[in-house]
Amino acid sequence: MAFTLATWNINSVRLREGLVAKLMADEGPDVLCLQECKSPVEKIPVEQFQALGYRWMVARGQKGYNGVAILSKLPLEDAGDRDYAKMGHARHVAARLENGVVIHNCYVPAGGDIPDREVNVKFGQKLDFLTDMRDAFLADNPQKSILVGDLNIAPREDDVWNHKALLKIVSHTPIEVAHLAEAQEAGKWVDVTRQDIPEGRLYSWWSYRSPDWDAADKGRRLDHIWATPDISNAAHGSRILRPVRGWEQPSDHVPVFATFDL
Amino acid sequence: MAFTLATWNINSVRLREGLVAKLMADEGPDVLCLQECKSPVEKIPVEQFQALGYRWMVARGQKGYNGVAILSKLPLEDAGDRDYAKMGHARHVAARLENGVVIHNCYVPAGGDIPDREVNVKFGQKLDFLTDMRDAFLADNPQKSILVGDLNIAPREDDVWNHKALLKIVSHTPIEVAHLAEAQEAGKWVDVTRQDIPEGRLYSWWSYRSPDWDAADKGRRLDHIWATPDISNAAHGSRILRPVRGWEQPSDHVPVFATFDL
DNA sequence: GCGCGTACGG
DNA sequence: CCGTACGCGC
Repeated sequence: MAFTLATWNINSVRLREGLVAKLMADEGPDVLCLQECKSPVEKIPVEQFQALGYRWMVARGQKGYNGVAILSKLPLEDAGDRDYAKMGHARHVAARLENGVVIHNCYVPAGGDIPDREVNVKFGQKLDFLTDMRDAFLADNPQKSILVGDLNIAPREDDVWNHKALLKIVSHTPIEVAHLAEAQEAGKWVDVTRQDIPEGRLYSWWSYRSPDWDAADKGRRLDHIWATPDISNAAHGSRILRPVRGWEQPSDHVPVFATFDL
Repeated sequence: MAFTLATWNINSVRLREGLVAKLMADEGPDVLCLQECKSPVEKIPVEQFQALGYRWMVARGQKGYNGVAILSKLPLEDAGDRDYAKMGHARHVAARLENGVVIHNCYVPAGGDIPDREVNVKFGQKLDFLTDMRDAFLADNPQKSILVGDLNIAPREDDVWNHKALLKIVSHTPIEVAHLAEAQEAGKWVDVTRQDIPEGRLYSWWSYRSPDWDAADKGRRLDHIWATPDISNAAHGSRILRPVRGWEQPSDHVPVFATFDL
């Protein structure tokens, strides 16, 4: 049994219902994980998604901020959520497929502008979120699991348009990268995208503030697909759908895909 | 020399730049008077209008509220503005054509919900605005003049969808109608639209709150074209462009047209 | 209902 | 730059 999975920070699922539907129609991933839905669960426009075959949804939401949803053509079971860093935000939800695979959908805090927890509370919360993730994975020892989402960190030099320039910019500072690595190691997570595409620059996000995003290409790879070692060999076909950034009224993130043969 | 003139409450000239351009392209009035531009003058998107032949503009603006503009294919000279009721709002501007005709473009305050100046300051300001207009016309004795705009009053029984029901609704109360009549009489203004179309219901506005505006048809004639008696005989061809209310993302008002043979 | 402003988060 | 929320004006 093979299934294709995608993760996409949609930046308002209600405003971009049409774009979600277009991705479903054009690409048809079996499972689509969304972040930044910015909607209470009951106001997510599920009808059109169901009509396109996405009959299952597991989601957590709040008014105006955050919010994560897993939409699926395959049967899903709610596998709970975690309030990493105890902020009371809707930033994580998990679901289990019938084959037992657990999918974690995460939206790591952006962390504000200044990479210093002494002067910027948000940066501290981001690091704490990652530390709590690490501790959960150490306690859990996750198996047959996939973790996706907007992790708001570009870990590698070739995950950003300019490594040196971004070393002091939140999302690419060494302390964030180290915290992310600790969480990754704690769960023995394999970076599926980089397993498939080990070389070369990869971006999944381009700021709205850069007017000519395509030519300037000041991107970062903030959106990730990870898998535990027991299933990481089954992963292949990783893709980042750059053209989606050029759709009408786009999200600043594009979808990241992987396929699992299980 | 004949010219066609239109008045339209556009409810944000920047958001509806495309609709203004469409009206210019489709109907091509020589002079187009806009109200509720909701823009400082320097931020009105004149470029597209100029490309369509509207090389002259006389306008008054403010940030976010009110704002009036006269766009013209014919040469215009700024003829000043008046701060009726001394609110400091951009609700009036005048311009002079080369033939000497003066065009007054007015946006009378809406007046709030409760038609009682004791409990509702806005209603008092609306009445004061009309009184100040009256006094100015008494002092001026306007000649060869046209007055257009969103006067926010539907004076006649057949200017509203339900006369009896609206007698207590701001825009159709007897005291407003009397104040408007006093201003009209003071300048000896002729209601050009009703000179041309003396019978039958005429509406230029349908509330956004009425979902099926076309079927329900709960309209009011709030937008007017008046002329002084020395040129009112030259007026003809009055039209109210109801279909404009059905355009994409429309204003709640539609354009009112008249032609003057001078 | 649908514009605007301001604020806040990204 | 682009979303949200809230308040205001119409």
